[in-house]
Amino acid sequence: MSHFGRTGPPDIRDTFSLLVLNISFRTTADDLFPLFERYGKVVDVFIPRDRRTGDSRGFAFVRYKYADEAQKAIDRLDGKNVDGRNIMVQFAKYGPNAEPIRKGRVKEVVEKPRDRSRSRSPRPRHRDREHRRRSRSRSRERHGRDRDRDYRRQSRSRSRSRSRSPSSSPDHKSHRRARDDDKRRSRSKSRSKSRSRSRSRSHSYHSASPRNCKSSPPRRSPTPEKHTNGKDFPPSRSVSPSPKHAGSRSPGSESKE
DNA sequence: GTTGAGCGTT
Repeated sequence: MSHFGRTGPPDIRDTFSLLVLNISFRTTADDLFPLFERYGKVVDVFIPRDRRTGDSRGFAFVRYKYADEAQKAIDRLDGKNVDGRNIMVQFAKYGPNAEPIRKGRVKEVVEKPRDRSRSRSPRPRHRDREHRRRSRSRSRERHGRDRDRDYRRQSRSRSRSRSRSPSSSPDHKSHRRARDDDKRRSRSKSRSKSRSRSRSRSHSYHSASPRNCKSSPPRRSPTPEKHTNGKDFPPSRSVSPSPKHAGSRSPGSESKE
C-alpha cells in the first residue's frame, strides 16, 4: 500500500526512493509527507509495517520525482529530529522487488535477461538480511512469539517454505498426530473461554490523522443484539436438529473445528 | 504502554 492509492505503488518508473531510518514507531506517512513535500515533489510515502500487528517498523520510504529534490531532502532532513527521534534520510539501496536501484533512482520494472553469458553475481544478500532480521526479532521476542520470526522469514523469502510435511514414517506421524490431536482437544476447551479479540486497527493513512484521532474515542461496534425477542439465548437445541436424527452426519466426527 | 538494526506495499 502506498500513501496515495491502495493499489500499490503508483509509478516507480521515474521516481527516486529515499530510505528514512530511525523514525519513531508512531510516526506515520502523514507526518513524513509534509516534511518531505516541502523540499520537492513527493510521489509516494510508504511505511512498511508489520503484518501481524500493523505497527510501523521504524523506517519509511519517500519517493521523489526528481533526484535533486531528493538530494536536497536528504541534506535537509537527514538528522532532523522528527517525533522525538533524529531520522536518517538516504537513498534507497534496493527497490520494492528487492532489485538494486541505480543512483537512487528506481530501476525500471522491466527485467530482461539481457546477456545470459554473463552470469549475474550471486551475492549472498539474503544472508545479511536474515542476520539483520534475526537480530531485530530478538528484541521483539521478549513479548512476542518465535513464530513471528518464522512468519517474517517466510514472507521475505520468495520460495523458501517448502518443507512443511516432514517425510517421516507413517506410523510415527500418526502417533504424533494422535497426541497432538489429543492435546489440542483438551486445549480447545480452555480456549473457548478466551475468545480472540478483534483488533480494529484503523489505517493511519491519509484518510485519518493520528493526532486528530487521539481525542476521538475508538468507537467499537458492539455485538449486535442477536436476540430478536430480547430474551435470553434459547438453548441451541431448539435450533439445532436432534443428533439422534443425524443420518447424514457421521456420529464419529463429533470433534470438529 | 514496551523495542531500535535496517531496504518496501493491493
